[in-house]
Amino acid sequence: MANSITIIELAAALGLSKSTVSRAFRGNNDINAATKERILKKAEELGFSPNLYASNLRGSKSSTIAIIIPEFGNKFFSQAIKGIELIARNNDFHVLVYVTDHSADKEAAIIRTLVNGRVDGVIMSGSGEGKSHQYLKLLKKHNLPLVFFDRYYEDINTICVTGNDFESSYLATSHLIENGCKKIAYLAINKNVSIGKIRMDGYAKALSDGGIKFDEQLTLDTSNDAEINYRDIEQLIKEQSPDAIFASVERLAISTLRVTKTLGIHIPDQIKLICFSCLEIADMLSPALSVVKQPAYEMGKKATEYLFEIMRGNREADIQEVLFLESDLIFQESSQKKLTK
Amino acid sequence: MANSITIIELAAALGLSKSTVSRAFRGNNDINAATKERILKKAEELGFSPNLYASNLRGSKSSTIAIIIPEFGNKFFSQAIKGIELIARNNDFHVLVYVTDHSADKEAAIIRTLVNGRVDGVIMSGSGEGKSHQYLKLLKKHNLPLVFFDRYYEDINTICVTGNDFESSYLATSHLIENGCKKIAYLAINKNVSIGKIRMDGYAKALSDGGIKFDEQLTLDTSNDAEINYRDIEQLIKEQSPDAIFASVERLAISTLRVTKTLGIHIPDQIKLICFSCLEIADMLSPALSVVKQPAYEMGKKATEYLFEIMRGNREADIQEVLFLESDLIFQESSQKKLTK
DNA sequence: GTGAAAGCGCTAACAC
DNA sequence: GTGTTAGCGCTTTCAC
Repeated sequence: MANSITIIELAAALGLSKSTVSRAFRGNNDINAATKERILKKAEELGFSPNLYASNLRGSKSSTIAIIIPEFGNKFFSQAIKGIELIARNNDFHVLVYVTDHSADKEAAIIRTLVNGRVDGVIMSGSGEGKSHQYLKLLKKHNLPLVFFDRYYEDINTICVTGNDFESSYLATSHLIENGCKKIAYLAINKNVSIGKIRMDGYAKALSDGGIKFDEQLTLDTSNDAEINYRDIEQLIKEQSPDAIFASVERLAISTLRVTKTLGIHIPDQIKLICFSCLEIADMLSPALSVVKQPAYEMGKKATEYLFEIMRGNREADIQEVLFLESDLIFQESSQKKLTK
Repeated sequence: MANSITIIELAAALGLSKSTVSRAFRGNNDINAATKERILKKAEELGFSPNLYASNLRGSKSSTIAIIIPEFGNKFFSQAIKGIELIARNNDFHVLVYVTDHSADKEAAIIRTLVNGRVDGVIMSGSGEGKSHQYLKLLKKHNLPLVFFDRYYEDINTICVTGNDFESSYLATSHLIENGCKKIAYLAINKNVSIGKIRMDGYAKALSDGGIKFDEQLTLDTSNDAEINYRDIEQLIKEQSPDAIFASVERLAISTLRVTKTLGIHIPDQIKLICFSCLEIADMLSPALSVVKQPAYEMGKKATEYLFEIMRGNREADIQEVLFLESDLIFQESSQKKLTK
């Protein structure tokens, strides 16, 4: 580590006691302004700053939170982190970032490194949905508050900030139906877990309300891997000939665009497409992509604000509470009948 | 912080001394295997893990590095962070993330919070190019190694991993010339600083070699703000009528696309366009966008590997050394003459 | 192989 | 307003 000088050396250089020097670095005003000035000046000169670990050991606080996310792949997570970092910085907190690559095991391993005082709270988008989450008990055991955003675990009692996905999916699917689609495929990374499931529920409800029978064959449960999902989507299109595709995550829509391009299938004439995405340039794609756009930045900010409320004792932890932020539905070329007949 | 139990309580619960318990958590094998087993089991049961701040205070190490970047806006930085996080995790290090919003003052403030032992090293893409960087002396004073990626400061002696921007710019500009362009505009956020400058130098050299006179009027120095750069680009196009635009950062190319769309200017027929960008779906834009694609992920990994080498004492710090990673030039529709005449 | 004890650098009573 | 002192929880000699 740094070859820093200690508070004792600084005190000696000034002919003061270390407590006086210490006071110069705390907020309290139980110190002569001139002395403080003198101390800070000398500190600057000698390159002294109070050792963080000694301070934290005394004070039992870290002023640090952790973000744990499954991946860094898309705009959604980078926007969310941006929001989290902003709120943290406004509160003079530091932000540790961890990526699990969608592995619940890695998530558990990361959690274990956090409960030794490293952080005062955790913001997470879950990677191991559908699995056991015993390891999260560890956080509770250490009184560390947890706030979920986007992807949460239903068996964990805490706050979650997410999108109004059921409604958005319902509306997106209804929109496809209104545009004449009858065989609407649903693509998910994992349709048994929170976002995959809720989004499918909205889709299913819209079908039902639109008088269309839900067909398991038209739903695809694929992987995060681009090659695999490309193959899966290609197969689905060839075998089922859907007239529309609703992708629950951006990556699957991109793969769909690539597949249709290769197969020479025209969007939206032959297949209409809509997806969840935070892409800023959806309107500049060819075709312009219809999207359900989640407020990722807002979501990150809101989740972090809640975390701070809990850490300050102004809000109950341990209560299962889901806050829904509204997504924007942006209908563009990819999902609509040609306006010019 | 966490209401954890201490090593003393754990020792008491086991009828052992705290030194023995401590040993169970260190790597050394100066402890009976059975005792160790018993201790770890009890620790698990009671939810004990050694207090990080006490350990670090004794050991003078943080196992943490910091990333400081100007923004989170584009794929480049999220890819780079992904690479950094990966290497850090492989080395059992933690990663703190800081965003400066392109403010050198914020950068300085962040640096000041890092020199108290919080981190063992820093990876940074500079925000305050062209300004004074005295505050970075602080890192040196505390023996904290620094590695730059992408945007570096020429007055600071340390390693930097960046793209071969001069060559890429030269080639991109030459490509425009080969496609018949004579009035090629250059767009930058700040043309007086490392990336803005080097990329412009490559552009200027290509013009010169192509027998085209460099025209200051055709270079634009605009802002990070989308609205402002939209206006600036619109003005440039209207006043100068360039037949090609070379954007040194992705955002300016996106704005250019929006401006030309609004003005009804066809790309590539009326204006050809190429830019630096890490967009994965550049080929799906309309028109498919020609790009200089930097190896962002690789850059993050490489920079972090260097940082670890320095931290381990296997590499000299304090040496101005720039490692260039090769970018891909991907020429697509936006920059080329129609192949079908 | 285990225990006793010193001390990492700092903060916060408590005295003066 | 400043100094003295105890101790945060842990690691690591040094004995035994």
